[in-house]
Amino acid sequence: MPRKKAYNIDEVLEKAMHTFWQNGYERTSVRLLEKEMGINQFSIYDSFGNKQELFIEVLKKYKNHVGSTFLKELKDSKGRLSDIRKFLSDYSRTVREGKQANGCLMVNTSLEVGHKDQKVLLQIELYFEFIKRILKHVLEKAKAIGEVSPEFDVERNALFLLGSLQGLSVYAKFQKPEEIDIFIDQTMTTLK
Amino acid sequence: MPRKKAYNIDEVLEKAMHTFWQNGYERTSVRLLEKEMGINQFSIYDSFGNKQELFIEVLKKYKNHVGSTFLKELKDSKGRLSDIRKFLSDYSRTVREGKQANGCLMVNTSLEVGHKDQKVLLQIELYFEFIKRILKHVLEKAKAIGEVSPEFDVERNALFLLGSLQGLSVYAKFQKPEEIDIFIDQTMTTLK
DNA sequence: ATCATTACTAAGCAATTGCTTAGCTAAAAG
DNA sequence: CTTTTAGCTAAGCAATTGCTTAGTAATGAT
Repeated sequence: MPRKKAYNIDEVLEKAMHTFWQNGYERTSVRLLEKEMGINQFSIYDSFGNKQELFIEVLKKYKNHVGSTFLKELKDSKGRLSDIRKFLSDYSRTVREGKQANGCLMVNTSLEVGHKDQKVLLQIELYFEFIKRILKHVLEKAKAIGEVSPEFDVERNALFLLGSLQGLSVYAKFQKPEEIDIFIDQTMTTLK
Repeated sequence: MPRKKAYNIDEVLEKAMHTFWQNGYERTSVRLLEKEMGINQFSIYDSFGNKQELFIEVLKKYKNHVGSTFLKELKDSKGRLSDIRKFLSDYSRTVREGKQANGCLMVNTSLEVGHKDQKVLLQIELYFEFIKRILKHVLEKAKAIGEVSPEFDVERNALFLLGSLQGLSVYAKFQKPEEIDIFIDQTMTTLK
């Protein structure tokens, strides 16, 4: 009976993700989304409700995106210190050299929108919790294979790495590559 | 000859600072500034040029503000590790409990506006450079009084602390107080 | 082929954005 | 007291915001 959509929901959502990533929530107008997603405003509202709801979907997609790329690589690693270092290094490179070199969408959003929108806040918390869980998982592995001492406190160090990651999301946008390496080196010295 | 201003430039600038701090650059409309600063739009444009130039002045004021409160306390300290810990602790408390509990204006701005505005970018870089200089100054002191080893690398550790501070600006907005303490503890273990 | 259902186009809505301007008011120099 | 200078008020500018709606086009079951 119905007419079929001329666009793929997931494809336009990905384009929306890059647009929000590039410009932030407030600076991304529906006109710009229309242009970047390649569909009419009506279609945006028809498929996603409104700008805020579209953004929530974008945040979910971003979590999947990060979770299926270098977070997955970290999770599937042996749990060596070099694996963790590589993760930090890859992450910082994305922050400064990503397709739009505009940091981490979640960290950006956490400061721009943050506590002003409960639905956005929930996605941010879910994301950080997700990362923390994977960090714990890898640190458990590291402990099991003897990369760190038997007294190593996984919970504390996972929290610390989460904070370091958030630091990198800001730091890597403004510091030189060699300074980023120093920060990562210094962070790694805490793991033993 | 002239009529004198009915407001104090520095006072309204401080009110503007809190307004931008609370809401971010984009979400702060000139109407809101008018209301919060307590003066007419004309006066804003007359005294500051435009919204962007006002914001630049606000960023300068913020730097002075931070520089004359706990950054000053840090700089004037003996350079003990406990002084540095106190600084990190005070800073994180401001981030989560400040008059508006909205993090660090500079870090917020660095992610919201960042590289999109050269004049803003300059202020951000000056601010981070300013903090790094004070961190180095204090770490030199710490080394001189034997709080850290003679081999201690001041430059590297100042860079690391700067990154940790930026991490705290995000981390402290979403984590519980006891988790913030863990992050600070862990950060402090790198200094020796 | 018809018809019900959904998708798309494009125009347009009120509200808000940053900024300006015309007219009035206050203060100090002459 | 007059005049000059600058500050203030309030209305209004075009442009942009998020969102809606009326009309048209395409699809597939009947």
